[in-house]
Amino acid sequence: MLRFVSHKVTSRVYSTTTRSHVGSTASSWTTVVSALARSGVIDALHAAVELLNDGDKPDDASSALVHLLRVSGNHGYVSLCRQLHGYVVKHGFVSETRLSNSLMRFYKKSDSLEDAHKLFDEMPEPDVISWNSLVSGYVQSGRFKEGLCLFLDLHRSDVVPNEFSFTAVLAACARLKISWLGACIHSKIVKLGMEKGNVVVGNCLIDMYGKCGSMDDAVLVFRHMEEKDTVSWNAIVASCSRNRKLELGLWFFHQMPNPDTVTYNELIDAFVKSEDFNSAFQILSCMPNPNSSSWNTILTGYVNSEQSREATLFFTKMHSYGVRLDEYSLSIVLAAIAALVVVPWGRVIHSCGLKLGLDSRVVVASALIDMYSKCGMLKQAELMFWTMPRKNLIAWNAMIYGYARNGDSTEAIKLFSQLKQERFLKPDGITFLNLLAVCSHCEVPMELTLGYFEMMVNEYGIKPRVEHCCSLIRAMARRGDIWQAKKVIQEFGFGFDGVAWRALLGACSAGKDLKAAKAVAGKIYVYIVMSNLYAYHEIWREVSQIRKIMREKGVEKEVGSSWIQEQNVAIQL
DNA sequence: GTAGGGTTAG
Repeated sequence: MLRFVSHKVTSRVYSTTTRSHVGSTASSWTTVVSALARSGVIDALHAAVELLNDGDKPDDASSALVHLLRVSGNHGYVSLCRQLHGYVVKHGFVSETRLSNSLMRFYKKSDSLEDAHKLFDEMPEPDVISWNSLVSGYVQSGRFKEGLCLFLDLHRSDVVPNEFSFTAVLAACARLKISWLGACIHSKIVKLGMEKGNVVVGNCLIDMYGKCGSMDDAVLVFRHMEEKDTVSWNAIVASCSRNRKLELGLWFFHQMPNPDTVTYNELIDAFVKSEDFNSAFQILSCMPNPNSSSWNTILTGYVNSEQSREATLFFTKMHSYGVRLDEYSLSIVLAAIAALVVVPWGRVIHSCGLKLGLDSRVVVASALIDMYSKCGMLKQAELMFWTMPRKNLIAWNAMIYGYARNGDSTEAIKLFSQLKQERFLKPDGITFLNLLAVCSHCEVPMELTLGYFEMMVNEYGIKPRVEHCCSLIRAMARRGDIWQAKKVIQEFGFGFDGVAWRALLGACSAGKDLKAAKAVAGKIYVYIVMSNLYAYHEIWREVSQIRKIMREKGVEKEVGSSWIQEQNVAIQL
């Protein structure tokens, strides 16, 4: 027995007038389906549920059910959709690929990717659309590695990939900056002759190359495209500006036929990143349709350049100009407030979030956790965390960070163990950074600290970044193991990274170990700082000169490893 | 009227 309850009062009123109309003619599926396609959706759904309950099977069952699922899904009738799934199973329609695909669409849209995947696994014959749907589901929810792995599975299956298959996976390569795989996929696309005919594929390629730092390849793809749309232009402008070629980006921008809000927002972002706020303002005031993002980009710029006070002032300005505040506006300004440690302002934004109905959004809730814990209000942070309806990794990380920041290693470690029990979440590099940070600041046994580091590398396949090593170095140096810490730097190939040496030097000075500090500083520090400075100014000749001196003096040894090997580890193929 | 899958800003 299917039950359909439409909670909307307005639709009830509406249905009293039109129900009889549909009801009198809705004895057939044809009428219901055409009503679903046009208007009077609620009544059509009622009529359809009645028909199904009467045992009236539609002639073309899968078509009718696909329609039903699409409409009830779009209108947020989650319960009805789940019941329809039950109906599909009960009446043996699961082998209908189109029907299962549309069920997958519903689960994806209602953030139940796991259910979509389960359905996919149960399909006897998933087609290319089923595969694409799942791959894009993972990519769209930020689970890029899983998306990539699934794409590789598709490649090994009998199903032939099409244009749609490549777009989502290129987006994943872009976000993970795996240009070698992106380039492989590019050559596959060329081989299949899909490069020229499809604008979206071209757009994805431009974006992928741009995000992977290969601006020249992005330009090449752009120039060879037969047809270009606004997204193509936006992608090439962004590729240039992201790769420190703002001039070229602006040149493309001036050639562009119809710049839109995204284009202008890209430019604002580029100016803000080069801390040219005046140019950013100029664009904001001259652009045709500024939206929340346009303002948020400048707000983010202030926070990222550590101008938190300016950020809060700018936020006030947004408010007074009547800019629609969205979840990002709130989370960014909360970051600024957290840096300034002004609890009353944080509370104001919290109530602002409640009023706008944005407080349970993951970005806002995590920002609130972060703000409260940075202000030392751990109890408030905990309350936020445990009352969140859906907790993603960002929220967990924020809470672990909260404990870490307040020096509560016991709670941080306890929460980390709880995170490990979560079925659909996996700790990432940030989680371990927070965990290692708490280990380096508190009296956590060295064996445990090292255990976490090894767990990160071996169990979760996360490549240690220099920040992880810094925490490890600090933890070792706290115990006076300067030379072991030095070994860590060399072992992980951070010998050329000033940050690692600075961490060690800092640890030496904190431990008042003058002898060790002198040894570290005198031998290496100057070289590193100079090398980084030259690299920053792109004076590569000097960089290599310094590195040569370092090698000759036996100060450091360059660690060589295959780039492809590294990337393979990075995506856990 | 042919349903189910794709790209860009934070």
